[in-house]
Amino acid sequence: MSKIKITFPDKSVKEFDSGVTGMQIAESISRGLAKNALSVSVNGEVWDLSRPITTDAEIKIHTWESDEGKATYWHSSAHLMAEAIEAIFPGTKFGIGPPIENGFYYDIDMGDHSLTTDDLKALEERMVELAKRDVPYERREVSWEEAVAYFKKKGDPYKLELLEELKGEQISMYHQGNFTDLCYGPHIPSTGKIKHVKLLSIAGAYWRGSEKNKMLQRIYGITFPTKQELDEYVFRLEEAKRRDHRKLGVELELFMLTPKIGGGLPVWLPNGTIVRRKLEEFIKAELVKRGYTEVITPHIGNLNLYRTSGHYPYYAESQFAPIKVEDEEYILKPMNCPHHHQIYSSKPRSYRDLPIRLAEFGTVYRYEQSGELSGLSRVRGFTQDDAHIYCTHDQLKSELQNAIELTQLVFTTFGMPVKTRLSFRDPAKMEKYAGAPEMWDQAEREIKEVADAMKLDYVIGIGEAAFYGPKYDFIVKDALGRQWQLGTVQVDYVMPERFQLEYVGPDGQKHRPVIIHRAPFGSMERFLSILIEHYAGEFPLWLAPVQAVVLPITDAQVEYAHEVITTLKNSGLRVELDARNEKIGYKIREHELKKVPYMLVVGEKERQTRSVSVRRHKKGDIGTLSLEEILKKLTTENSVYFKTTQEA
RNA sequence: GCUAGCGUAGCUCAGUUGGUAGAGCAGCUGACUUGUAAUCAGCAGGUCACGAGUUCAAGUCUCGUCGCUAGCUCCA
Repeated sequence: MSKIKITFPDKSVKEFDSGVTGMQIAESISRGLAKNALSVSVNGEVWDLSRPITTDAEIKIHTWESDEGKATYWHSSAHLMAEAIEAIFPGTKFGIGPPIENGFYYDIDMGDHSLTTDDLKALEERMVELAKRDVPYERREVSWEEAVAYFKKKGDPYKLELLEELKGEQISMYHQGNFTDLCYGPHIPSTGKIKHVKLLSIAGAYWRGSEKNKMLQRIYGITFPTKQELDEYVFRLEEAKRRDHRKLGVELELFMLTPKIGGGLPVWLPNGTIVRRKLEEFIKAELVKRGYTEVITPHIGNLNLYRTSGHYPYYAESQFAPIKVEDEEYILKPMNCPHHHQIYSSKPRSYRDLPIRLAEFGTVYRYEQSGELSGLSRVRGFTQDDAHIYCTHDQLKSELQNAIELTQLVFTTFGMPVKTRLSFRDPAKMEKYAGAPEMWDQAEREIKEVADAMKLDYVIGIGEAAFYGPKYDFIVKDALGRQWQLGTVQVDYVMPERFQLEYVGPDGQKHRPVIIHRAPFGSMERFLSILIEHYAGEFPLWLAPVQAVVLPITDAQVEYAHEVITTLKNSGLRVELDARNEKIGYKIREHELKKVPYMLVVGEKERQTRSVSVRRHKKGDIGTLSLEEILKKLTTENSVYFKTTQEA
């Protein structure tokens, strides 16, 4: 028997007989590992533990602790759920059932039956029963014809459709208990490893992701090896709901949404307006440092502007309908770009003027599909912290770098975990994009060179580009784990052409500038939605709508309380008085719930010694400070941008 | 836009097999002048999302509309 060399993650090498399986290797290391092993990476590909390895290979054994292990576990759970569905609802047609970041789903077609939460309960119970049989997941490689024959006989049209695209390829089928599926794998050794099951929700999902296709029912679920992990997961879900910005927005009176004004048209309440203005101040100070100039443009514009840019009529369905007046048509601006381009082209520009950086907190309106609206995350009227940088080609890279650095500053200031993406075009769908392919090659190459020179850690998103150019996007998760694009930096060679933008170069000739579109926050609304959830409503002092509230014990201290407030307000602090005729405990409870950072209790002692008893939100009583001391403490804390207030 | 679920007081919720609305908190009034997370009492508050239908009778059943939520699709 021939020998093969197996290389482990620590680079150690061990010889095994050819045909050794991942499970046998795990057993050779320890019984514990063999017991916990779920799958194995063989030269970077994740395999079943039972699959023979016949060549030299680098391997890594995956347990529940690794992402690959969890993915395998959840993939197998999806198959187990499918088996339960087939047992309870015979005749169900199956689509696809992959693992996802947290759990798995399966898309199914049940004809006329709509699943209910009671069905989910029954399925959960059946899954647990089926898991207890502890039957193996078995891989079988079959011919294409054999697979087609199987699903024809079973009557699974979706599987047959998938098979159409796999013609001529090696087909693998997986089988456990009474269920067989078309599947690349891999799977865990046996069903017994699946102990705790929670089926989370039922949703509709278009077959193969196209709205032209039939909508199937999708069941989302998650499974765990221990009860404790399931409980922790359920607890985290509840935590997430507590942080939801839509809930906190109401509780803290930050913003409101009402169908009476219109879906997706948020209204900023006094508290929320303070937070938003503070963010604006923060970024405006940075813009001044970085050589931007601020402009203001109207909320509507002549439709012809958007014909020039190419947004109309191609994006007509995502714009509010034009407003007709006399012989002209106007639309609510869906972006600020064309307005800024008019400023650029309002007079001749020299290369000596460039770069020109025009910034505006520009409010735009887009007719998003009704089903897409969500709190502040996806709205129909929102304000971008927009700017357009008009520069020469020579200046492009350094300007890109500056814009990316500014955006990075935003996320580090707030300590937000962020992922970045280079968003490129989809070469298979060039009809979606403006500009020649060579131009795209150049723009994508240039933005990538900048990202690489800055040693940025990014993924590449094919098909995620704007229609006029590639982007570098900053993506953040909300409390419920959904991803949202916030900051963006975009290269644009198309609009300068379309708007005939030019500058006179040192050679006396006219040249086209390049445009960088960039928005560090992205939009104020979406950024605030994430920020509220990031802080769970407990803003750092510089952002808190009310920074401190003064609480007199009795009416006898109200006059002194006013004195304290005047002193603090004169230093620009946002302080309020709570002189209501209530016990101190009642007031404290209320302001704790409102997440006010500081409570300053003034009783007779404090009045006589001209001091305040200081209570910090979530920390409790932190002692007595003189009026001078508390003023210094608060102004100092107010003057720094905290990376995070995530304190114990 | 699509699929499913939900819609009772400002908020959180209760409302049995259909018998024409209830609690806590918030609000208002009064008493109490209070020392670090809820003082007591009283009052007021609802076209049960909206519109049809079934029924002697609908918050409860049926249909439609609107809105919200989740997911899908979309996202310049």
